[in-house]
Amino acid sequence: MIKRTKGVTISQVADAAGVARSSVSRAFTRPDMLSPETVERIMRAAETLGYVPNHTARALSTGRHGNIGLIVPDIANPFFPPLIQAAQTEADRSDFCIFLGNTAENPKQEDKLVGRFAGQVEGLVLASSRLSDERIRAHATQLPLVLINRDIEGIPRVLIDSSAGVRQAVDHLADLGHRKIAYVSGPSASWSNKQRRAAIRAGASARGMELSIIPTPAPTYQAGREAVDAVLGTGASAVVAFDDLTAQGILTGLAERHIVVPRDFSIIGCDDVLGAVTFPALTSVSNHSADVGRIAISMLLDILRSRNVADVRYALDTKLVVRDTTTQAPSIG
Amino acid sequence: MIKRTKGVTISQVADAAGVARSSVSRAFTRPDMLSPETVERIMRAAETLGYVPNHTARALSTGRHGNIGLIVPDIANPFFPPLIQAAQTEADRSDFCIFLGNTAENPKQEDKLVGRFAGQVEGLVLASSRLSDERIRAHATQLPLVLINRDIEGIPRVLIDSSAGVRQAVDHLADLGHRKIAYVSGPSASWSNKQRRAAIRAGASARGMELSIIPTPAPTYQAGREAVDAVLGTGASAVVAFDDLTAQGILTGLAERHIVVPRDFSIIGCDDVLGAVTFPALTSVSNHSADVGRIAISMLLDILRSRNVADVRYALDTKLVVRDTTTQAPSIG
DNA sequence: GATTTCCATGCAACCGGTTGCATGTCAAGT
DNA sequence: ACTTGACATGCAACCGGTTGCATGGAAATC
Repeated sequence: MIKRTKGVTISQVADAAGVARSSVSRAFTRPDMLSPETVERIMRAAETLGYVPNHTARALSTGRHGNIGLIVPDIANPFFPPLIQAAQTEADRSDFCIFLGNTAENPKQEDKLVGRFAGQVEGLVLASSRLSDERIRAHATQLPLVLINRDIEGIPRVLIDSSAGVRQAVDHLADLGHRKIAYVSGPSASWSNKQRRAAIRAGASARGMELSIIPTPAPTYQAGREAVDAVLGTGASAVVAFDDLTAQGILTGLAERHIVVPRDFSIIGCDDVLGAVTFPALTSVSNHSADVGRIAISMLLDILRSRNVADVRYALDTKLVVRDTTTQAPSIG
Repeated sequence: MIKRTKGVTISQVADAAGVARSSVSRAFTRPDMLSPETVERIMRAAETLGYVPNHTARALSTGRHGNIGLIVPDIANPFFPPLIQAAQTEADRSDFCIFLGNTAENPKQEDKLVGRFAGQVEGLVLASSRLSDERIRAHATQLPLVLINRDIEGIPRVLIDSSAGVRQAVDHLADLGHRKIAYVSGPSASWSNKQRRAAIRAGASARGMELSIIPTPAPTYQAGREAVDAVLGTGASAVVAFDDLTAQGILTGLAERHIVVPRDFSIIGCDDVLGAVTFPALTSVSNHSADVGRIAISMLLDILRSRNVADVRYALDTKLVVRDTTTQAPSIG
């Protein structure tokens, strides 16, 4: 059985060191204001008593808790972990701590989480938010906000601009002789999905290809697997998926039907988070999920430091990474 | 440009409603102490002013912040997301909020994170901690702690007991005629790894099989892929991997060498988190990662409510889930 | 040696709530 | 009519820090 030690307060340290509470406080926050000997004495006393500054009390009087919140729709989606890692590392450099929230793709939960975090963080990063523009704007009046993959004017945001990469994907397929392709789409509330769909539409029409759009309920492996029949029904010889997870599902669905990739069918993912994990290795549109996390945090920290919100829109470019799931269209193979 | 509204305090509401600050406080926390009309009036005032209780201030005076921390070694490992989800859901039921920390398998980072969280959460769940027993014990004196997959006496813990499942896996392979098998192991600091290794050793020796142990630096896809040569070098016809991620890597490594699973080689994972995602679908030892998350949180909440720490050791059973990556040994096929 | 300057430290108010106790009011009890 | 009690509300201390201002002594200046 382990017994808990109750908190040592600044007063106890002050008594032990024979100084005022304010001096103890200063020893920790502005030691330059005190004589070295005093600091030394206070520190020694603090050490022996096992004093640790109370974060909550400090936050109350300074208004700064040194925390920032990061809210994502689905931790399980491989797009997010690298983003989260990078965010954490970046925050760390400035001694900020990340509080992570997971909304399970549920706007209600997201709203609740934002409210809950609002009181304990200095700022918030919303990644791929599924909230309405109005709700996001409302939250932005409460505390500094940075958005990832969501384009709302007036709110600082960092976006992965898939247009270029998706366009390359379409061109790649066109060059390989594919005439009919399909796009297995993502969540309708997703900015990325709208953007990718638009890019693929434009590309297909520019190259004179026939394009079918297959909807899915959510960007998951299962959804991809279940979309395969619909995809095959379109007569397409190649497919672009909203993300790698969906693409992976499609890969399995095809294998289950004994359709060999890439010989019989070509497939391209987006986000390039699983490229090296699938077999065959997935051709995919790169993203910079780690960069995005890092940049969003650094943007938020800048805002916190300067205390004013510029209307920044930071867009990252993408490109196609060709691996082993694309090859010439079967008909001309 | 969005402008921020600054906080409305309890005093402002009190003035507006013509009552004392304490009454406002009670209107929110113990409305039964006040007359319904007063509560009504206060609420109306609070509403129009847009008052929101300050979480930090409340936490300071009550000592309760309604947060609990959850620290995991690697969010990217598919074992954790379901656990995290379940933990979040369970915490939610009691109106607690989860702060998630990721240590990137780094004990230093874990130590730092614990210290950082300690001040802002009422209790902490450490999942698959890579810290030493001593460090964990030290932290346990600071705040209520619950461990997942770490067996330290005196600290409440919930464990996935893989012994039974791993034993079934070994028996399964033995029944299929495999005589030489390999175990691709996990992190040396991992309790789960020690436990699985012991179970497989016992099983192999009981069934008179030859067993080789292949070490890996971390439980990742890449590590699995790179372990393949070593595995093949042992002459084994089947392998059990520390976890599904590693198994997935091995699966790819084998495919790259044109070894067909399960015809030429059988493979079993652990944790059963990727079973349905790989192709062929992976035979794996089940776990209850969601249950574990839920139970750990509920245990912690009990401790917080009762204010005393019982020495609970909660072990969950496992079993083998047979899918498509295991079949009879080639020699007797 | 007297005056000014500076530096180290203490005092006390403050951050925004919560809560034990005191007070005042009104109705019930005798 | 007088006590008793229940109930609604206010007062003020407290949670554990931070910080502007005051103070006192030593060093620097003339």
